[in-house]
Amino acid sequence: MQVVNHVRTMIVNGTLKPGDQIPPERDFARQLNISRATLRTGIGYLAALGVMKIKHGVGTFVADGPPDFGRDSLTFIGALHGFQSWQMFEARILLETALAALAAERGKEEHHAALAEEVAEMFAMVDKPNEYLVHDVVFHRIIAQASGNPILAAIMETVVSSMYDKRRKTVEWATDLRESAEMHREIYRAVRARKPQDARKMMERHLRMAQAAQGMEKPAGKRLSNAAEPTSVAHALSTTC
Amino acid sequence: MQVVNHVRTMIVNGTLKPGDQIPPERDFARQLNISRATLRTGIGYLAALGVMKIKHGVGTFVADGPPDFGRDSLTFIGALHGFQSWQMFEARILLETALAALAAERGKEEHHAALAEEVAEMFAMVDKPNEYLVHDVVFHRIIAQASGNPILAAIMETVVSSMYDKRRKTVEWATDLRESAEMHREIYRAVRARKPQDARKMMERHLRMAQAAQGMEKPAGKRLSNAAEPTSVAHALSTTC
DNA sequence: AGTCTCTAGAGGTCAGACCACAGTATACAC
DNA sequence: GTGTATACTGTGGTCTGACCTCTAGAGACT
Repeated sequence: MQVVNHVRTMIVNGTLKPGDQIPPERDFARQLNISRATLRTGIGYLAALGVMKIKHGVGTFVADGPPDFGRDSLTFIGALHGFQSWQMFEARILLETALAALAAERGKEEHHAALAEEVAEMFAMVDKPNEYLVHDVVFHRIIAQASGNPILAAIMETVVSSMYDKRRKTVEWATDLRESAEMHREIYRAVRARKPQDARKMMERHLRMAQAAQGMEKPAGKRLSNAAEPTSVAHALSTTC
Repeated sequence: MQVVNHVRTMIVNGTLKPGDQIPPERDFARQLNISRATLRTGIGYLAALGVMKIKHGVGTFVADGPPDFGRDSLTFIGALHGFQSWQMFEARILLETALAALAAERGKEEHHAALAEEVAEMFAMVDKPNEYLVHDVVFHRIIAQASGNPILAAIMETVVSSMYDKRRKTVEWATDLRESAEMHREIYRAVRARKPQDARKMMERHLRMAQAAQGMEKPAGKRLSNAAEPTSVAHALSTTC
């Protein structure tokens, strides 16, 4: 479509930067000599990709903040292809352990400071699960930034965000947020000490524990014993993400 | 939106499976009691996510084939955030080495057979660069399938597909497709022998060589010496993907 | 000073018409 | 009978212009 190419050009030119607002639909459509309906199709496409954020009654903006592949994309193709929870964790562990190792190699002082800040906040929020989770997410996001590879960071963002809803419920049950905070602290120390292998190992331990915690949240009796054989897409979905 | 939720439900129910055709826009809109324009917005959203494929004059279908995150998504957010070529390769190497190791652990006979087939084809096409590339891509796709983790496979598919255009040009210059074929053969043998560490190493060697080949495609003099300091988004784009 | 209401401007939806493309059926010429 | 040209059918693509809903700020009121 004409719209996406035009926007792509504006982005490459630097005419459009993250956070910028694009002209109102009516004006923009007139500029491009297309109808508003067509413009909206293109904008919708870009919004789906996560390139633009639409706010009803306010305007349309170029996405800022940590890049990702769109909030819904993984959820949807996961439903379509029957992605399983353990596969999700396998992917996350692979990505985040690599990210932690890279962060230990390449992280700068600003990242170290930000990580320390978040660890402190986590210890402070040890009995407020929901607020704890926020800092947990930010911690991992800073690690991703410190890795110096925004592509891997974007992929991680996508994977993690699709697990967020489930985590928000799980974290209520979690009893040992203190232990979780301790592990984050150890990851931080390994990154600060520039010990990639330690950072990788700590991150892996942390995530495997998180995985175990998540697996327990439902009563054991509810789970089918023959889970290896997905009887239907519906069942696959219930154990997805 | 109402549309995406309805389609999600149909996918979960099994009413819609990969490859299926959805009703014509006019009928579908009437079924959902919404206007055609609104329906199209939702369909466009799903198409952007890679969940549906629209064919003008033919119909709209649920995506089949190897899952990915949409053809344009990585390209776009790459342009927006100035992703660099070496970051692309770093991500690819991380993903594909892990995939190769997993394939060596979990691959089944059917995968081994398919890999052998592709290796044979590659040796046969050693002086037809474009056809060689096709089998190259398929080989890596089979490795991804054999890994048993469709999520990682989908991520790899997205990353690799965004590099495809550049590779098609690069492969013309490549003189040693025979060497490339040899490396694929060694990867195959490691996978078949169930030696994850060997598979990982072979894959890494292969990709680093590919990276080196791609880096040489442009005359050396053209490159700015001060590339570490991205002067503009436009410049960043020129070295992207 | 604080609260409330109104309003301008943004995106969201609608209806119905017409355009463009792909595949198939049909008619025609050879 | 075969092959080509043509018309038709059904699909997605675009247009117009009207109306609805939401958000945030300006202004009036208390």
